[in-house]
Amino acid sequence: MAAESQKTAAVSSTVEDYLKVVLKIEDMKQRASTSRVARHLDVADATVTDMLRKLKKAGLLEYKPYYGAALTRKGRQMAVRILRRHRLLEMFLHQVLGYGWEQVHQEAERLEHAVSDLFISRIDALLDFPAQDPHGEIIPDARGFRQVEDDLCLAEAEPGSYSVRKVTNSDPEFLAYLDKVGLRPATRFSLQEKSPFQGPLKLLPESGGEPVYLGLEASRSIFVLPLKDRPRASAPLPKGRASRGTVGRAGRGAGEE
Amino acid sequence: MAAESQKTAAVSSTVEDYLKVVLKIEDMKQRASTSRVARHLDVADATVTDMLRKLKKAGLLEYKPYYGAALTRKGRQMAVRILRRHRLLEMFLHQVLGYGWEQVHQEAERLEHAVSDLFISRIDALLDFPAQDPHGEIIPDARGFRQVEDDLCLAEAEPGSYSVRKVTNSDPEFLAYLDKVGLRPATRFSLQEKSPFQGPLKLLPESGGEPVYLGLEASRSIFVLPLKDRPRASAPLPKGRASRGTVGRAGRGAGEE
DNA sequence: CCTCATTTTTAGATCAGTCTAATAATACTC
DNA sequence: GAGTATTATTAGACTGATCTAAAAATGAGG
Repeated sequence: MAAESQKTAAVSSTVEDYLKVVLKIEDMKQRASTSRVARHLDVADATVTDMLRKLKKAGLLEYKPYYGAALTRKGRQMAVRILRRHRLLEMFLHQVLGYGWEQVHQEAERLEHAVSDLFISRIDALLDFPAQDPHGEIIPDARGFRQVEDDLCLAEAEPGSYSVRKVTNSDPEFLAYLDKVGLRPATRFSLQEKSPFQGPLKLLPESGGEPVYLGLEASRSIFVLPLKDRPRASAPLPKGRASRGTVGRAGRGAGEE
Repeated sequence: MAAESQKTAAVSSTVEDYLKVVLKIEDMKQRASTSRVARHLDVADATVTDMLRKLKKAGLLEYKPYYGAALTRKGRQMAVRILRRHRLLEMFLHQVLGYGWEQVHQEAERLEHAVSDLFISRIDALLDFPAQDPHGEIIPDARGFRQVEDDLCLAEAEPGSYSVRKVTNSDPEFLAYLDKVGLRPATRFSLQEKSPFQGPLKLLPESGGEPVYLGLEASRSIFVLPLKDRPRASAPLPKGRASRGTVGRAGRGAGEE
């Protein structure tokens, strides 16, 4: 049961959010400066300064004034725990409650602070221990291990064959758009050409249909896997079960509220 | 301020808790006095005084100093909404995630403030619109209607045959005990005798086995349904909508949001 | 190496929710 | 109906998270 928690002293959901953001920034290989953290959280810089000092005192991160913050082992552990919760919850909402992938983020954002470890381990089992969330993001395991991935960003990719690995943007509008044009994790497509001078990319989904023109900026949040140009191989799906399948019921049909 | 729009302005989870408690007290036909509310919430009386004034100003309840509070229509509506969420969540945790009935309360207590309306309507559908929660409490419908029940408290019952209707006590220890001795919603038993002077009650579960001796105090949180002494009839279960005709549920078809 | 724009920190306030201690209103008993 | 016990309110303070405005540090260009 509670093999999950290593008795990490409970923190407020605000603190959890700060840790999550610092982790995210570090994962992007950037310096977690006061202003960067502030932008991610949409709070004033001064607020972040205070909070970073407080988190430093709590031993969750290191903090050098006028420089920035870096998670300690303990802080990282807590941040990864939230990340795991978030992604498991997203998968749960998608698979069990039939949420669209553009809807899961917002709800998980609130639930990640409210559910118990028991809840998490139950949905983990119910979903059969999924490896990825609906956006293709890897779900850290219960011990906090995270698989490494060699991220190839579409924005940096050369023309060729690819499949979508993950989409790192939670804007519902954007995701709904990608969905509409048929770009989802595991979708195979070929990158036809990249227009110069920040121009759009031309993609051709393998399933046929219209070519998709994608702005360079948008392509920055799409990560891909080069295909070994062996046309009919199997692409990596978000773990075993089918991508949009539903475990329980509650389809997407009926109106909601 | 503008005539009450159907969209109940979002309130903090603290406010939700106060409303819930006032509703609970009113349901017990008691006066929602400052100290009573304070005891239920485990906060200081002074804190409640402040809050009641604030809630009065928000139009959620009426408040007479030195007397107590009473929900307004708007306040009751919000309180019932939380109650519905709470009980649906309990049912969900029990049925879908396999929580024991002694575990559901605590988790639902946190989730009720965090989940969206979409989440609620999805689990409602997933559970096939349950009428009662794992403790036998009636789940208000989406419009806020609550079935009335003629509560017969075991503490007031005469010897005879009964089935358990609901248990209004969320203490995990207590519930685990009831579970152990086989007293759950829908359990049929006969009340053999009541010892005088606040003495214990002697119950005999119909399924056979040892008689159960229950303290008078404990019996106050158990509500029962007298059986018409037709031994092999079917008892009302806390699942499905069987129990006593809910006012059918609003359309699954058209938009809920 | 000096100046100026940018970034960060400090200072001082606010808001929600809570507390304790002191005071005031009500209710109960004789 | 007076005095006491109970209950409720006021007063003042604290904590966590936030803000704005002002001051200070950093670093880039000349």
